[in-house]
Amino acid sequence: MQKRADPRLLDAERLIQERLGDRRLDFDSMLAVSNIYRAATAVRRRAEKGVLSEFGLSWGGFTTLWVLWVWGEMQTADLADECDLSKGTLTGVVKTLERRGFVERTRVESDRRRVTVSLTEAGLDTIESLFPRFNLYEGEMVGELSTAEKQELAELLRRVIVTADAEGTEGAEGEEEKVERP
Amino acid sequence: MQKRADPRLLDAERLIQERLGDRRLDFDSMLAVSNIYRAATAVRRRAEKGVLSEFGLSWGGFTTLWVLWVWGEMQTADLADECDLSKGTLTGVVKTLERRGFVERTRVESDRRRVTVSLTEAGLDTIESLFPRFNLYEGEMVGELSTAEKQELAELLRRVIVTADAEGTEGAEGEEEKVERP
DNA sequence: TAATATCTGTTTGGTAGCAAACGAAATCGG
DNA sequence: CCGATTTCGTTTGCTACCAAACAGATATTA
Repeated sequence: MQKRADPRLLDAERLIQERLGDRRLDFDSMLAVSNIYRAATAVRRRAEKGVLSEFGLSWGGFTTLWVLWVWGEMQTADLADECDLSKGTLTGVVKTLERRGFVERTRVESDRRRVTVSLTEAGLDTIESLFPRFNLYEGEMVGELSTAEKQELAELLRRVIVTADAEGTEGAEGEEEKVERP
Repeated sequence: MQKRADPRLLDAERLIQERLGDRRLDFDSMLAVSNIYRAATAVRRRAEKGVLSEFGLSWGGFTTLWVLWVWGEMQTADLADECDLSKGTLTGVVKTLERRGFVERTRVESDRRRVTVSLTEAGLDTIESLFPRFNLYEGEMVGELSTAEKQELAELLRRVIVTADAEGTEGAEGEEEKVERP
């Protein structure tokens, strides 16, 4: 149903094709990928300007709080993993959350290299009153989609995530399990 | 077809529901939104570590180069708009691209507040050899999807983008054209 | 034309994000 | 035990990103 009906896109497609000369252009893939990125930016921006700003939280800060709420006290490395952040970035995010009084760090006695992060009372109160509102906001963001479409969208994206997260640079079969390459 | 088959997700859903008590959880929306974000992160990371790193470009830098290539010399404000960046951010991105020798700034004589940005020879060479490779990479990212699925994904995301970009905080009809609110 | 308002890009101050270097702590090999 | 290696989290240096304050140029209007 009227895919590519936007004349702006047709314009762009024609212009790109001109620039490319006779090289092939995979327009469908281009549009899919760029829309993933634009949607993420729009959704994040809207969240940070709306719900999250009232609590002084960024997207990453919220995610971290949420993970701690759902899974409980965690070690830094696991937390970084669960939040999909590098450990260096996580140190910064936790530092900010700590300054705001939402979380606290505890050095592990049995292995003093390790540090665990947990919610403070204030952090718990915050996420408990914030999450329901955040979930409502999520509902608004995909409010134009039916339930089936939401599930379809999530599933299509899941397949993209799996591909993008795969280790290999060109991944022939795509089932290499973290093989080290010299 | 086996939606929510991931036991990890069922676990999470149960845990969240426990934390929420008897408040309602819109799991479908949550999953859709969080997958949008995770897919964007994965896709961006993969691009920056792969194709883009060879050219010393970030995602934003690439986008800017691409826009200039397709649409030609542009004024800063329009460029920021087209790249979906704030004007302040664009200043920084252009500064980096300038340092790398990809673009150049020109002050407009007829209105000396304005500045236009255009590709240098090196910038043109770069985007011309980079884009085909980037487009291949885009194809890989959505390589598990059929053409119809790519179009379906793009269309679903387009609807999310429209919703998230809408001005109003709760936007009754959602057709307000940038109305100023006091 | 002179005061004022508006528009343009830049700067500033803050957070986020990554990779790589780092230092402290634990573990392993002899 | 003791030196070497590995495993932690943090720090560092860089880029990106935003909002808000800013300064210079242009428009407006009295």
